[in-house]
Amino acid sequence: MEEITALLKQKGLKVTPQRLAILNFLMHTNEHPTAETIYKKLVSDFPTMSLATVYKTLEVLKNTGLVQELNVGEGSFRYDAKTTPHPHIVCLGCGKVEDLDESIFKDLLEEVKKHTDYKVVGQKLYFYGYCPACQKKMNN
Amino acid sequence: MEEITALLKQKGLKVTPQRLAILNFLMHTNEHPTAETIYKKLVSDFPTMSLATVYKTLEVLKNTGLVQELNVGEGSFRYDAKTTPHPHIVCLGCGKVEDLDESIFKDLLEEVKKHTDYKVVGQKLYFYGYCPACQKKMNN
DNA sequence: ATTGATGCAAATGATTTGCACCGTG
DNA sequence: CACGGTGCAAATCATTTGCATCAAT
Repeated sequence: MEEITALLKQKGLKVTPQRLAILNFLMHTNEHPTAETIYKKLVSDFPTMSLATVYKTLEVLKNTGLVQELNVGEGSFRYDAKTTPHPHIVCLGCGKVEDLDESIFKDLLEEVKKHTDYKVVGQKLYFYGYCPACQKKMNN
Repeated sequence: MEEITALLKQKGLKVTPQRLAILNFLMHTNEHPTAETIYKKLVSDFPTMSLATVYKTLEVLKNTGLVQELNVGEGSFRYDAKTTPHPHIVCLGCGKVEDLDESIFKDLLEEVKKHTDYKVVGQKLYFYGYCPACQKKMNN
């Protein structure tokens, strides 16, 4: 938990139990949770925590670059503590969201820069498909 | 307007003035409008049209594959009558959304398929940057 | 002691839904 | 004529905000 405390201080943020819990949770999961999901996971340990705090905290963490916000096309946002830009893949069967390796798209970025007169500063790459488990289910 | 009528019939949809207007508008714009924007553009010509109808119509058009839904990370969806999968680029200055040529990413798709055990069936690629006009504004 | 963070409840905003009426096929 | 489409208003759901209280620096 010390590294997380350090991260927050480094960004000039006050260190509170809620922030520690939220950032810690995000850094140790790969499920790309929504605010709601994070809240549900943490209320048991922090019974007074409110959903509003989760949203406010995520806003702050996003603005300081400690987490990134994903929008996979659902009604709500998901959050990811892996902040280097990397593509995601969404399972259309079970809805889970996984990471793809960043190396996959580094060439693409060059290509895009060559073909546009925009000054490109970011990107979001989402792929959709069926994970191995869901493929298996469909074949039965 | 006949081609649009034909498109709707071909999908087994009833042809109504509202549907014609919405699909026609989407097919002749490149601004990737939201439901709200579409509504505002059309109320003057169709004073009785309701926003709910726009949403319901977009739902139907999406399900029949006549339009695609974009989620650029704003609070709302945008719609695009160009239904072949292609990347989009969003201007962070003025918020406009433009198309990038599909050819840019065909290699990427192969790459992704090679590196994942998902059965890939779709993708959404968004780039973010500043359009030439906004770059100029920033330099002044 | 200050200043920013929390938590509740109320507000907002996009989208959806129920239902009576209307127009297309 | 039947059935799906429309339009209104009310409902829903994610997210945001106001504000009084509380805790970290």
